[in-house]
Amino acid sequence: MSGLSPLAPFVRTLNERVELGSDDKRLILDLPHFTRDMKASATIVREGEVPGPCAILVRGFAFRHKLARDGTRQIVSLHIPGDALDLQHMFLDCADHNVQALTDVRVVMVPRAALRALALQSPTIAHAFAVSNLVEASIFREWLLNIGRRDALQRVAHLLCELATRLEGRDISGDYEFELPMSQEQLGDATALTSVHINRTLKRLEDAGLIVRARRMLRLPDFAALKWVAGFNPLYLHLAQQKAAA
Amino acid sequence: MSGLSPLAPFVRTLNERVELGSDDKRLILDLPHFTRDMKASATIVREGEVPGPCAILVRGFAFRHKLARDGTRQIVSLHIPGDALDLQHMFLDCADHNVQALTDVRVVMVPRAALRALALQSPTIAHAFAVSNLVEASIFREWLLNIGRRDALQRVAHLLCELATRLEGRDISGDYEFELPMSQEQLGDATALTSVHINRTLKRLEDAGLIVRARRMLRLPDFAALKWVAGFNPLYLHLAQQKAAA
DNA sequence: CGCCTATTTGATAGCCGTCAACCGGAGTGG
DNA sequence: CCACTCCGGTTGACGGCTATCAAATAGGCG
Repeated sequence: MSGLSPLAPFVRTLNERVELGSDDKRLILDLPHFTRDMKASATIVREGEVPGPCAILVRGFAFRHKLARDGTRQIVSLHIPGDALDLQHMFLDCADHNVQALTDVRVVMVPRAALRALALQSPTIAHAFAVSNLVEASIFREWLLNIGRRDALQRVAHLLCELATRLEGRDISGDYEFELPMSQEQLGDATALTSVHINRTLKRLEDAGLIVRARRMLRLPDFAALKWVAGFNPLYLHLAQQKAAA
Repeated sequence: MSGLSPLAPFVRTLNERVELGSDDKRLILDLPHFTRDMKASATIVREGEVPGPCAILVRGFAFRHKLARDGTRQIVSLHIPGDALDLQHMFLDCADHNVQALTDVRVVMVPRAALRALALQSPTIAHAFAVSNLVEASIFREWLLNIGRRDALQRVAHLLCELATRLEGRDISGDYEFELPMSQEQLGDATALTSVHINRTLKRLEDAGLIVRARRMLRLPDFAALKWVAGFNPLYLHLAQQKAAA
């Protein structure tokens, strides 16, 4: 209900992990907010700043990143519509990283105070916020494993598997075709590789029949095989009734 | 007050980031719990398991890790006395990684239900729990930067800086001398390097006068220089009155 | 004292980075 | 409508950081 509120994607995402009652959904949809459209590469949160209102992504893609002293960049997470972009900062007084738009985006800004009040008012919503943050932490851990312990082919394959899985039931049709919203340079920043090596690695994946590229559109003709190559186990996304996979 | 409860280190750690009133401290100290001693390398949380009571580390060191398909291991965080070992899992139904004792440890086990009830009862404590999880997520992000964008020398130096900073005012004396509780193999698992290369890197740091080793004891004769080499900025630990450092 | 694990050191190999050139599509302005 | 420009993608040659393999040493514990 109320797919009209710009906050609907947020409710939808929260509801993927924690079942929300219709009253809780209503409380979220009725949060005070304003909408804001931004161009690709616009900065949404800047490191060192005191966080303002909490941004929620409703259209387009965004990413978090940190900069090393030598200016190189490490992307630490990707975000899709429905993701809260700084629930991470709801309780911290100083941003420790940057959040930037990957594509043109629409975000909804909600005052931090309203979110905190809501968490106090509804234990279920507080629970959903906590779970949201914990799942994001889990994704960070998986990325650490990805960058620390997998070679270039596995790393890139894993990133694609994660994106495809998270987009499932959204922009993705049944045969796993979707727009990869990143340049090869950005893929490199996310996987700790150079854009040159990303290029060679994508080619290897394509030659192996694991991906099909056409411009920025990507199709995964054999998702199971890609998952196998990547060593991808979706448990860490905590999406639903998932049990131990040994 | 009540440095006698085994939960005192937990209160102390929480209080580093969120000022707790004496009533809140009392509520935590009075949580139902039992103490458990474990040997080095004992498993405290196992991937795939449904989390039981929440473990809090009160003595010794512990670490989180994930395993890649080929059996290699990535350590994703280190823990010191006072750290909660699965606040991470308080709201998730399936552990997505392992937690293991690094040294002989003493942990205090608290029922999840009691912790969740406490969070509902006291907004300040709920806030402290949230901050604790957010800081851990921030550390994950910094580790991603560390492993993804820094070379071996910087990586190891950064890990040492983090440990020294987190231990400050605990087991560390004024001149930054402390026991490094990890084997070189474990250092390698934490920095995505091999134990052989850790060895060479520690030697380089020693030759440069940045560390002094004697058995597992480590001294940092010039912490400022080590921080500079590491590109270490403690902002991400959110320890106290920290502001933007540009 | 002897075993076992951790540390140390050397030689060699490989994955990926760096540098550089070329290509190709999209947007722009004439 | 076409030339120009620019950014991103593509490809090749070369180099370096770190892994791998192997062996020797040292330290801890029975």
